[in-house]
Amino acid sequence: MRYWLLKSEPDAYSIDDLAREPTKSTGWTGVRNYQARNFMRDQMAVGDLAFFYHSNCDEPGIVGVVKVAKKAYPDPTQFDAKSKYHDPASSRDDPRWLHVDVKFVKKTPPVSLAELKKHRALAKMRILQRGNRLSITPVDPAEWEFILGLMDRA
DNA sequence: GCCAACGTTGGC
DNA sequence: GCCAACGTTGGC
Repeated sequence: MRYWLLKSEPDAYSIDDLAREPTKSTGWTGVRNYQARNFMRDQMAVGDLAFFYHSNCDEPGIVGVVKVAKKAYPDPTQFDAKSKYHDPASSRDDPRWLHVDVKFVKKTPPVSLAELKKHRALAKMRILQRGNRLSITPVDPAEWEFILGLMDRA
């Protein structure tokens, strides 16, 4: 099993939105980046765990943990003409965009981006690299454990 | 709101 | 296949 970090803008979809339906499997819709799609398609397995990260907000950082609940399948929003994720170039025969389902695990003490930057053990995280915009990134097991440790201390 | 970094598009 | 132009992301 692998570990991941999933970004979401809390204005669009926050950890609280997910926590509101703790038993439900929620489609991680709207990913329109090939690298991120490929992570979901090729590497994400049911049971994988991911940090839920709030981006583009007052206090960017990790705010929870989620679990992959269903392996990659076509993202329905690409076929929905009313969706802002609509992709007219994609067809049902050959869907361009796939996504996994996730399930709420827990909210965690927030670990801010500023906090993550303080630790040498995390220096290689994709999220901390300059100019990084990928909304889905792998997290090393050692990094995962380290961040859980930060939460325990909080 | 600014702007650097990045991905995508499309003309050639 | 190159690369300039454009749109988006996301921290600040």
